[in-house]
Amino acid sequence: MKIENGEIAALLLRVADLLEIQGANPFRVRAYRNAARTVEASGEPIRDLVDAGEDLSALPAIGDDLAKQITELVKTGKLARLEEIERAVPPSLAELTHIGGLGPKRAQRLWKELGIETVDALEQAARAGKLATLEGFGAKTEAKILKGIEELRAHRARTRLSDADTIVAPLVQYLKDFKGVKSVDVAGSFRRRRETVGDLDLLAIAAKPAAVIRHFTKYRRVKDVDLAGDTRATVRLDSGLQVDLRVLEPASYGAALLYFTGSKAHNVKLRNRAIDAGYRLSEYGLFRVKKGAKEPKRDVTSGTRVAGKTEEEVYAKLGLPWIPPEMREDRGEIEAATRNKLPRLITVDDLRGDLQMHTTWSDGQNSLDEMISACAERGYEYCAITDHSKALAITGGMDAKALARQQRELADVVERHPEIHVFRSMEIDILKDGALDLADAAIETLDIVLVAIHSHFDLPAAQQTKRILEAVTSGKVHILAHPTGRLINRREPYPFDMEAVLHAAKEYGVAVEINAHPERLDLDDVHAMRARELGVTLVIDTDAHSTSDLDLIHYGVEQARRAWVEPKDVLNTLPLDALIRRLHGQPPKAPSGIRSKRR
DNA sequence: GCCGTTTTCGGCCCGACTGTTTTCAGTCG
Repeated sequence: MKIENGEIAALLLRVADLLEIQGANPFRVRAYRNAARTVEASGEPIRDLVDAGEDLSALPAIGDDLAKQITELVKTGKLARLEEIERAVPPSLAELTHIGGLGPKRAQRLWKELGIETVDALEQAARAGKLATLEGFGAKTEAKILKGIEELRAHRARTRLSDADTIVAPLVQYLKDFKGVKSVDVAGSFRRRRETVGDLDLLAIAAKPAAVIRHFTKYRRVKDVDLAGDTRATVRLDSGLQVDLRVLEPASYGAALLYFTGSKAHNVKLRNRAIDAGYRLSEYGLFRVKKGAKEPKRDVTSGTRVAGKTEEEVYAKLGLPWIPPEMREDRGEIEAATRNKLPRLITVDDLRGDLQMHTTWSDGQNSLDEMISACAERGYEYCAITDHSKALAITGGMDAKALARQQRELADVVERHPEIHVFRSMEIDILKDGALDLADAAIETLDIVLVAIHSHFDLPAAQQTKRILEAVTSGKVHILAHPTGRLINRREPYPFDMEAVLHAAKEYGVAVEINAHPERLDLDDVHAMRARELGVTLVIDTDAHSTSDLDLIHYGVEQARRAWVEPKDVLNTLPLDALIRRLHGQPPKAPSGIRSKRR
């Protein structure tokens, strides 16, 4: 059984949920959640580490006990600890805590006092008015639980980052237009540029917080107001997206921005660092605390505030350089910052060209001339035209004859565009058996060979891996495009051995794509980070199907930044002549070799 | 259950808001 990191993490989280309902030591519960995070964030399959006999307790948040448990899980597919707990607590109780407003304590009481074990049973009891008979439960709680069940059933997916971008812009403007509002920022996973966001965290500076909160709850797209206090409110928009707003003072704005940007794991580590240095860190600032002073109820701004106006100030007081939001996931960035070894993250300006785009020769909306002009307008030194091959008939994919015709037109078009170098390329399908969907003779007319899978997503993992490796090691290929085939919130990645493919890409000098399209973002941040660790060259491109799609490039760059990618890791940061030399020298193991014919 | 240039034991992040409490627990982020 080949267990994936995601499955291991899910089981650890399940143990945590059930332990919590049992009323276990909260720090023990946290330990399981922390370990789950480590597993989830590992680009390398944990099963490979186990197979290699490596010591898992070397990983952060995993000690001797969890190392043993995870090893057992990988080897046997079973987790004795979980089975033990599931004998004591009905497993279905874990789902109850996923209902908004219902946590482990009350789930336990519902079970023990009313015998409720499932969401269905809970709904029945709530409708029958039985919940309100419980000490501490009232009519409002009952109504809130019913609403929470409804939302759980609606099973709302996380919102794609690009969708969040379009929702955020008018809302931020609405708040900024309100009298007395000095600034509005979006924090949270949105600011960290995660591929999806669960909710939006807005921060504002304003003279009269309560008035801003009221204004916020009256935004035309607000469907429900979950809570609204003097400085904070939570609403749900008609799109289903939850939005939190906090209104703050300038003196604590940086601390709040830091705090609400997260991630939670990054914050916890920073707070511990603050404590070690004799401070208290909260969203109100960094405060010097007197030794031993631990009054039970204190003013949140008591003590001496030593930083808080800006993020830079807070990091500096903690002995750290400012850390870019995309890196704040507790994947070693605080340690790197401590040693002053933060990477110089790639930016959009580092890219000198876009190496995947489509035209009317297959399924693109714009002509060769329009796409090339648009690339030139964006200041690129080069671009590559990568229309589909014939196997993808629905896109009007080209065979060798069509490719030849396209190249004749392209020769004319490039004459008119001396300001940009155009690579002859093609997005060639990897067929079911791993062969490429274009004859070798035609492949040899290409400057860049880009390959991808668009069919037979449901092959067994071993066969899918073999298929991809066949292409990657063929000696004909420069770029492996959207390697997993996933579409965010729509299609899961097809199963295959990513680790094997990345090793092969490294060996054969094949660049692996971070597809910038906000629906793909493929590779994702975790795999891109793994690729970078292995020394695999990445390429960031848009897969544009229209000229306006070229502007989506920043999504790819943002994911790359989350993977700590530097300019040197990316093929299309190379100047034109260096890129051409590189293409000539590649693939290193080419049996017959493909040669770039143009300079 | 993890972790350790003060510790192998004793710590483990901080605050807002709600509901049903007459002083606070539970939940959330």
